[in-house]
Amino acid sequence: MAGAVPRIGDGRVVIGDVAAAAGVSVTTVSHVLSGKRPVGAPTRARVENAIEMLGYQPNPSARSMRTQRTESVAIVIPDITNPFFPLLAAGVQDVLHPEGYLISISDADLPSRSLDDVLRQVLNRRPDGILMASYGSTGHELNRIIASNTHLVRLSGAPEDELGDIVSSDDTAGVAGVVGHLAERGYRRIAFINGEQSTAPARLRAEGYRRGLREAGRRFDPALVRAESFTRAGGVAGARRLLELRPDALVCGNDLIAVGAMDVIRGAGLTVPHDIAVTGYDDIEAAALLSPALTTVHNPAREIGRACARMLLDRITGVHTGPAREEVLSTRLTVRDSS
Amino acid sequence: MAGAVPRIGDGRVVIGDVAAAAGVSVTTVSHVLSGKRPVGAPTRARVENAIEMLGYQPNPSARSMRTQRTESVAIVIPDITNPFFPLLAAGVQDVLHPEGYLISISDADLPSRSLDDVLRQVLNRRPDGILMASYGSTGHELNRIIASNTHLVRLSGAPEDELGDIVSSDDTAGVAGVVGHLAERGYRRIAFINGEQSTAPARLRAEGYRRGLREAGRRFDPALVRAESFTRAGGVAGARRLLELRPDALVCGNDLIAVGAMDVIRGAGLTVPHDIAVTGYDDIEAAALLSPALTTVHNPAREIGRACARMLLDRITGVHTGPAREEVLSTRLTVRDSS
DNA sequence: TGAGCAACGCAAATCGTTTTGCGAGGAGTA
DNA sequence: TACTCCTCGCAAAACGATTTGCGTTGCTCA
Repeated sequence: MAGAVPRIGDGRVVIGDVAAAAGVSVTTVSHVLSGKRPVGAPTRARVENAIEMLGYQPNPSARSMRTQRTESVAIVIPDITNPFFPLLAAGVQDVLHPEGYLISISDADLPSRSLDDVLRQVLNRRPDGILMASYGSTGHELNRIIASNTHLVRLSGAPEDELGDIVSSDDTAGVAGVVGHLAERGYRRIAFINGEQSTAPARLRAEGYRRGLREAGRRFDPALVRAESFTRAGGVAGARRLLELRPDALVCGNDLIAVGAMDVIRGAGLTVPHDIAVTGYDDIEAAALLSPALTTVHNPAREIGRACARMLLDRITGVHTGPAREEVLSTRLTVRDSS
Repeated sequence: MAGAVPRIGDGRVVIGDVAAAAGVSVTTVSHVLSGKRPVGAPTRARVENAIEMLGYQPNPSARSMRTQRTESVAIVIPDITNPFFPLLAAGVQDVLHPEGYLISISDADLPSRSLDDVLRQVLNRRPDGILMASYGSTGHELNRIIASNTHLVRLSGAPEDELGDIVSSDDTAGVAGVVGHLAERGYRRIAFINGEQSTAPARLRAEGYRRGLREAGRRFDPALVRAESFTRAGGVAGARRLLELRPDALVCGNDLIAVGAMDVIRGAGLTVPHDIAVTGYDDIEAAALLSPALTTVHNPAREIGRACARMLLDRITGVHTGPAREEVLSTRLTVRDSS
């Protein structure tokens, strides 16, 4: 059936062409498409036939002009190079592509543009929803989001302010668990390299570090904590400083940091986990490939992406209209060889 | 200056509001924005002031309705989970975000949707350009692209057909180089695990494998070649079969395949590179983290992304209108511990 | 046979821009 | 003074859909 696809002119078929081909008015074609009003079976058949023949597809710009909806969502992430985020994006696609949504991804890490600039650019396209996984925001532009009719889901924030729904994994429990595990194995000086402390996950994970120590009956020493960035370079920087303090375990805010830390440890002639244990967070695919394989907290990135997408969809379609919701996915400690 | 951002009503400011605030007509506002006609300095100042005050941003749907351009490009990739592609996307962003383009990413690997479905969905949004990194296509839908006024850049295809510009790394030379390297080190039975043979990179790399053998004066044995898929699972499948043939080196079509192959080799109680050498292609970040670190061909993903974006931009803006161009980036053999 | 009622289709307004033909006013020149 | 140019701004027509108020038509039922 799909064999012959006649083209008209330069390939642009508009609703009027379909109407003409089917011998009806454009209204009728639109009604067939939307189902907003009943259309007689024979007529409907003629219209559908014409649509098929001409290969007609409604122009999204024209459509969203009337409807005020773009059927698109934007994902704002800090660093597309961090394997956690592509997986997150894949989860979003799982849910939203079948629904016909366009998904755009904006990397906010570009040093040339501020998060506000990125947000302005994103908002300008009037997406129906935004998934903000880039957290450092101070608000200003965030307020524009709620002022517009764009729905917002944040990854791992505080539900305090009325800034949309939240999906998070239980960061605090995750890191507390890893600290407990290290304490159990007898590590005494457990240090912590965190990511950007302005971000929600960093705050929650720092909280988890303290909680883990407390629960293990250990003293919290601020000198053993460093806030860098959620990158390999951040891990390098953090480990350089902390190694001087002779810790015997290094809890890292994410796997990338752990990789960087291991670079430094190896460079210093030490071995993991004999001289010093290292743990990560996220469980990116590379974690299992490292040598030694990384003990880390498994963060279900793709599931999180799906959850975010579903929440967004609920808002966009009006299935849920009430107050902000929060969904917390659970993490799982994955013990490998580095601890 | 940016402190006060007055909101009107529900936050939707249209060009007419700006015109009213500045005491001019909408035409004048448009001319200030586009610069298509001269506008007097004092008037222009009033308009710009009003735009700033109201926080006006032109509605992209309305705009593209007239201009027939969406200022967006789509990236179609086989698998966002393969770290090569996020890096590619980052390169595209490097070039296109500053220009104000919206970048959407569509993962074509979803088993639920055919490439044709994905392309239809992508084309429906009328992007100004498409970067196709998903190659298996048999044409049908590809032809729709050229029928529309959407520009196409393909990653690593054959320039034969008039299907847009091409950017590729020198796959053939890359693999030939790695084969030569192995031969030089004295490996005798060099096998090859490839990805989907319907794709352009797979064909080029297979060609490189043969050329490498030829240049080293070795015999080509079809039994030592397997075409699987460009994934870790593909590597597992390929290695399972090939190991029975007792090769002493395994050239893999990409790094993911190499990872899968090493899984199998380890499982068989063999060690790399002592019992068998393994090489990859792409040089994803994990390649250096593997144990043993992977000998691979460095593929400049981000650079490739930038090159694609520039080619697309040249077409979109009309800087280049001639026949299809091809840009080949060079690869570099990166010898580590696995060979 | 005529009133009443569905069922269905049409015309026209609308969404927010860009673009173009035209005219008003002022400056420069003969 | 009259003529020609500029410079600059306005009004109105697209772009391609959705939506709504009304008119037809044909049927049922009394």
